[in-house]
Amino acid sequence: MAITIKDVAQLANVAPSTVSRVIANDTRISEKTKVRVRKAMEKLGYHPNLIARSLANQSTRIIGLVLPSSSNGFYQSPFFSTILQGLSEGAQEKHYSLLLSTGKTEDEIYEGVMNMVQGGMVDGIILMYSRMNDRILTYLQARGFPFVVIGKPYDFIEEITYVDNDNVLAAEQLTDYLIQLGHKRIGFIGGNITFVMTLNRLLGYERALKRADIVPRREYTIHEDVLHEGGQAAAKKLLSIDEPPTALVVSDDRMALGVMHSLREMGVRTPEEMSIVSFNHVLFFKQSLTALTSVDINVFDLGYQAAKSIIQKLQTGNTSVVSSIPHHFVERYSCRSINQDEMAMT
Amino acid sequence: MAITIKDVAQLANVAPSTVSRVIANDTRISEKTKVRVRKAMEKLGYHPNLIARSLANQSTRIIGLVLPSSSNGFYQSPFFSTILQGLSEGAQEKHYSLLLSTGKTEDEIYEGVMNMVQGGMVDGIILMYSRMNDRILTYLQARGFPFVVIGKPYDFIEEITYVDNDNVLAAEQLTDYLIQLGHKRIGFIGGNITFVMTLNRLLGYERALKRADIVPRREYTIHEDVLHEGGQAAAKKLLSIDEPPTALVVSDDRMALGVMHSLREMGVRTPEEMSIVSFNHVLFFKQSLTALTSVDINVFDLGYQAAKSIIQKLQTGNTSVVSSIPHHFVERYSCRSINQDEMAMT
DNA sequence: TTGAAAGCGCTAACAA
DNA sequence: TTGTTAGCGCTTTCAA
Repeated sequence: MAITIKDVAQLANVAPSTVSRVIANDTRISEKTKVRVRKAMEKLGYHPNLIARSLANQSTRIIGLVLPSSSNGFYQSPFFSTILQGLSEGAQEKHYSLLLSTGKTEDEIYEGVMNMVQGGMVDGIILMYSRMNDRILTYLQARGFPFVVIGKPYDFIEEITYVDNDNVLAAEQLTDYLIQLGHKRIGFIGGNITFVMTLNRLLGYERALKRADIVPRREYTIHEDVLHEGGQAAAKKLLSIDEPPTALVVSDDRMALGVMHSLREMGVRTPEEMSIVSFNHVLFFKQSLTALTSVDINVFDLGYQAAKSIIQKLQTGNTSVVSSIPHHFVERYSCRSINQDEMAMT
Repeated sequence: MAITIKDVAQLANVAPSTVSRVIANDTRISEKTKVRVRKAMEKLGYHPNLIARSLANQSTRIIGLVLPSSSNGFYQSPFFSTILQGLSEGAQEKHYSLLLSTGKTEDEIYEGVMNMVQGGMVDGIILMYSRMNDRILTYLQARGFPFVVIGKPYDFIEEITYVDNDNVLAAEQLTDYLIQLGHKRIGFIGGNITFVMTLNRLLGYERALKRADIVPRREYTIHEDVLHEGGQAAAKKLLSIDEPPTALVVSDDRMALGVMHSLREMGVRTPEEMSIVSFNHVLFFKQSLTALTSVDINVFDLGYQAAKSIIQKLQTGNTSVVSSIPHHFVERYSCRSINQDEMAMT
């Protein structure tokens, strides 16, 4: 058996409660005793049992992380790992730990979250995605359990703490940029439409078109898995249309990579024959000639802030604090102006 | 306060211990009481408190995951997320949870692992990397704490349970393939040399050269961060050599992407002017024309098996069970034969 | 400034 | 087949 508080107490000739107070650095304990107790801890190599402490405190200092079901390709996305890195750093700074939800299907995940929450394993939850009509979110909210969403909630926006970029605005800016370059036939390639992120980017895209008096075409909007394969499939579909787009807004950089590969295979050059803008997560190197003109959404900060938010909520009992992570437009080499061509034709 | 075992006991008119036995589905409890107790649980919405259970059982059913410090680019790698997915599935199947280590620096991580282990938070540990002289591994081994390594251990190979591919053989096969195509000037681009994975691939590469009586050149071997940027830097270095390689073995697909980008920018075509082989993790789509000839190392299985191994170890107290994950060679379009050219020259 | 004792919610040995 | 009770290792109230 491991060393317990009792062993330390015995060696230091004090009561267990005194040892506990020394650990908590209670001001009422004399320096002299503290030193003696600390020496004893040192000598025995004592480490507090976190489980026992959690039971007594009714708090674990653990945050549960909920990922979407693995079927969406979200796992594979570098987006995911970077958020995780942010979460990890944010948690570490406040001495919190992270417990991962496991499970492939939605049911398994839901079950797992219930266990974490009702089993008292976690003090709070971070939902690493936001989608329409999510059972888990509904469950957490109904229980009044502390949680934070990464991404804008679909419902109850007023009541939920979340961390997000302004994806509508970002998509609008990217689309505007293409319009400025003279493009009129602009396609949109996004992930699963049940994700609010996809919805918002689509919305921004449509807004920009509307403002420029461009009628959105149904066949220019494609939703696929957020994967290389999804991007490839989307590109093929778009090019098989009678009058294919001359520019594309792609909602994920993994997909964008797939799009570019597909285009190359079909002999369509970028940017000469197809302009592409994307949301810069992490995949593309910024100094590369093949770099995409994109919006940098600071993925790391998304995770970092989410961790900070849930911890603040737990420690201060704060009501919804919404963090908006800024984005910025990064112009690179994946687009070209077609104004001249249009004029040449007239 | 949440519903406890006592509330259930009261409602069902039994002792708490009986409820506990019903939960464990103890055969000694009559069906009649079981039904009554289950009804009471149902009615109250009872969920066992996992912390209390862990304290009583001296076991948490949680596995600690140790990632390398974030500085190595490992986090960003799709390799990482795919392993995680495998771990998640393996754990889920046996109803285990996963606790992430946090921390940027090696010291922080070490500290965190000590807390997990000595704090009794985890029943076992999975090291998601293997490198030379790793403090954490040494610590775990010294304590006799159950752990499994993903990757071949540097020391104590006989005593440690690990899950790995045969990276030496895989690298050898890739290099052989290039040699068969007539290449003699073959470069190697790998990640940090303190990772055993890098070491082994380098070893395989050198073995193949030796067997073909090709003297390895020092300047043909480059180690950079396992990142897009690392690949770019490596490609630039190799091309600035007087007599640059005609083929490259790249140890990571993220790097390979960087290499290809750099080559394109420098006007070097693939495969016409440079053949490339790589280790296919997950990034490259297999059906693409730009797909790399590579070795598929089944990254998902690496994680899945690691989870299975540690759980088996915990449940059966098994001594080292080593799992070797098979790899297979996948020929694509990133290499060309230079035999003809050689002959034309004579 | 310190100690004694109860309690966090569960499991398991021992009794009945 | 079920109940009683002690105990997992810690925190915290109450008392001294």
